[in-house]
Amino acid sequence: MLMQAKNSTAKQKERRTKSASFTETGRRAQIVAAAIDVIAEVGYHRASFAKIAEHAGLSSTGMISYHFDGRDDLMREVVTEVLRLGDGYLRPRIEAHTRYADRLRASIEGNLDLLAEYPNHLAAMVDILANLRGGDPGMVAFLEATEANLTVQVEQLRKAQRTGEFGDFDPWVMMRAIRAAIDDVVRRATHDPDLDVRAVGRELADLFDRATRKTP
Amino acid sequence: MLMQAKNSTAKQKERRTKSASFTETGRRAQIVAAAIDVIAEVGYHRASFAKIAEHAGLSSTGMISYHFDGRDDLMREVVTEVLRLGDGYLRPRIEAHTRYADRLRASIEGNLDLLAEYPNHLAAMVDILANLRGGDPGMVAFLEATEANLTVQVEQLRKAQRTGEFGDFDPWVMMRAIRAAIDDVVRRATHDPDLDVRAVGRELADLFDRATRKTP
Amino acid sequence: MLMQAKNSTAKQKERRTKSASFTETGRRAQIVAAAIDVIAEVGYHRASFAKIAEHAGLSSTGMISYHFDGRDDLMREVVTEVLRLGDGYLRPRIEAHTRYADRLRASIEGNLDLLAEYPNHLAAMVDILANLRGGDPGMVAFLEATEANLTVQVEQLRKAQRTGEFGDFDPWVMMRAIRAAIDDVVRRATHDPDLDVRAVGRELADLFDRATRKTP
Amino acid sequence: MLMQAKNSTAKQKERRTKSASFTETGRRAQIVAAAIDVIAEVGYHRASFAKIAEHAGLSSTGMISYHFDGRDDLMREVVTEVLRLGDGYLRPRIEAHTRYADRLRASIEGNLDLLAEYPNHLAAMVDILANLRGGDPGMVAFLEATEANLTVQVEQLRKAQRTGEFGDFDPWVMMRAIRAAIDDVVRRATHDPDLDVRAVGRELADLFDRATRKTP
DNA sequence: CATGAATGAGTATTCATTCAT
DNA sequence: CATGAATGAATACTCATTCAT
Repeated sequence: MLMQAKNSTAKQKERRTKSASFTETGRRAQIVAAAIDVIAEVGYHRASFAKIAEHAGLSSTGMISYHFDGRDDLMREVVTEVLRLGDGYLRPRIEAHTRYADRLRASIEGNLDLLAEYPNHLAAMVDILANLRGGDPGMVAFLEATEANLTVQVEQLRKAQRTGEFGDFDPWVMMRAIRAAIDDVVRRATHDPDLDVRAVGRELADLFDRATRKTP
Repeated sequence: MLMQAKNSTAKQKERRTKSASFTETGRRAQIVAAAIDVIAEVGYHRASFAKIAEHAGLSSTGMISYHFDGRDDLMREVVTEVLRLGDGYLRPRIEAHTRYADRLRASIEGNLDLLAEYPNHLAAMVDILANLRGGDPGMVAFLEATEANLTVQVEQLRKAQRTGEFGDFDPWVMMRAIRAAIDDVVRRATHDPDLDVRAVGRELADLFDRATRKTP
Repeated sequence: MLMQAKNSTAKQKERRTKSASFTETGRRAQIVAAAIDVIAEVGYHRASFAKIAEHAGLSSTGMISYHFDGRDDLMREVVTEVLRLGDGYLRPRIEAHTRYADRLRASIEGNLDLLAEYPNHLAAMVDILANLRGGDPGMVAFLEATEANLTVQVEQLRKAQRTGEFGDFDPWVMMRAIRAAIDDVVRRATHDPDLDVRAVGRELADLFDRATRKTP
Repeated sequence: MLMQAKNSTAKQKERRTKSASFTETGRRAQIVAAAIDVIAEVGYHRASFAKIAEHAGLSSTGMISYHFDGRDDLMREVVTEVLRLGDGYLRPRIEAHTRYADRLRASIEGNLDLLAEYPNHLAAMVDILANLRGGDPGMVAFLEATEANLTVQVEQLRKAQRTGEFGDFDPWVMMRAIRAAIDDVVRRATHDPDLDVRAVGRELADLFDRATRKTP
């Protein structure tokens, strides 16, 4: 998912109507957590306020509408929360390495380790982002922010190519292939609890190591 | 999407309530075509009968219910139609080659050539299959059929490994990575008409060529 | 149901748009027969043209609309058909007796014998008549005709009272109680195939024999 | 309808999704009341949520869905309400007598007195129960509960036979005949406001008194 | 903050009927 | 006669949102 997280979500915060604090208030966080579980279980579109409220132990959906400025706002918060979680998890693991090949491996394996520990979080985010359409402008801006995040990682690949550590390939295509492969595992893990995601992570890391290496 | 199409769609045919002919009758085909366009545009869940009927020039959603045994039946037909299209398009291009590396390249590039020619078709199918949950048993069976299709392609990879043409890797992980990369392009192409999918196809073919090659 | 059938259905015939013959044409009779079965199985309101057409081996509901002037017309025909059947079955059995008590017993037991032989016919008629509301004027007239039929039987009771064979009671209340008891068995027989309707018939005949007898 | 009401409705309560209070909340009770009127007027199957909502002064059918867990739940509540009403009305009147013949008379006349006071209530219940088919399991269980209620009354007849107060007859057939006669009056009263139901009640009580008496 | 009732648009589906072929 | 497509109204139900309490 992420090679290196950035503070690219800052812009979204401004759209929030209530609660500008960095750490979520109790109720908001509780609702976000419930939303993550419900989305992971039934999918983005079937995750109604009614189901989320029930999962959160709330007796009315009105509470969600009170705390969030609509469904999009809640979904944005879910993604933000997962990005925050992922950033904290991945950044130190990636920055522990200097060579780009090692950083790439740390990124891929780290994502799948994260999946093993928080399966619902990643599943929810992937499902939300996959189902976004250019309806609400706030969500479009959000999608662009996610895209910007990817740009940073592409730049890492480009640097590795310039240093000669990586071979010749289109870094954008490579980056999206990596991301797509990881997200695919996220999706499958939701329905198949027996999937050994860490093993798949190592295998994918090997795969993309060969694909990025300079060919002699 | 497909390395080698199979007759795995035969079982679905029997579940159709009306129209046993192989080639669709006029109205059914028209509705399926409209559904493909609408799904590609607004996504699986937002593709209501109302929108599809309007796109097809029908005066009422009842017409769709008349021709199809519910939403699932229509969606099944959409996927079946796309699989039929893809099979006819890809099979000769793949079978024109004997070496596995060439077949793999033909498969990847062929899928993206197909995408270039029928962007909505692949987008619709990918969106449908991505949003399936274990609700209707008929759709689950369908998903299993798609899975079986993948198994065939995995077997191809395994054969190539046995002949020594391909290196050592987990063929399932490799196959899903390939599929995920292709599907990701399908998704992006829907929203970004400027994307040069054929070029991405060549780039992905190169990428997975390196990833599958026997390392010296 | 019937103590003595009359030609009180003549008026209805005139409302029929097509086919004035006494014995139904093939197609009409076939549809009526199918309607009887379907109504007996799923009930008056759930007996849609689609189900009736399917049961009749017809490929389209349009055929029913062609042969009948709407749903009410079909239902009227169903009742007429059952009344015709019942009349032929009961009249000789009743007229074989001269004493009113014997005629009453023959009527009650005859109705339930008829039920044993044609369970669907009586079930369909009872369900139709029970669900009639004063919407269509043609059906109201029909209901009045059925009421007139009952009047004839009430008159029989009155005669028996005048001759001193029967005791003192309100003949209308008695007649409706008899009819209600019989119809109740008809309804139960539909769902409970193990019900011994002939035995119930004898029991009911005894019951109403006691209820009508002159008390000493 | 009822010779002796029982607490057989307790099981149904648990199936209610909302409102666990014994006395209905305002809106629920209002909707139930509207449903009773509409069902009495147009019949069970034609009593759509739209008509009920309009009768209740609600702006949308969604309000009904909000308060009741589907059509079956509403119908169950209607029957429960009528049973509650009937129980309170009949029980003291029946228990005021000790001899079985008097209890039977009180039951029959009480039912028709109740009908005179609440014509719509009984009409609605009779129509609902008559149109039930084995669709929803919750309704089937309900029907069985009603059946159990009848069993209690049959047992009363049996006791009266053992004491020698009543003659020899099949108590089940007798009980169903009584019920059928009462329900028939309920049905007729809906369409014929001039019917003197109390007078019919006395007449029916006489009728079944003769039918149950020990013949000398 | 929290509740729960209310709203109104939106969902797929079924239905009897009509009509061109 | 018969077909099968088409229509348009009607069905119960879900949803996110609002608002008075």
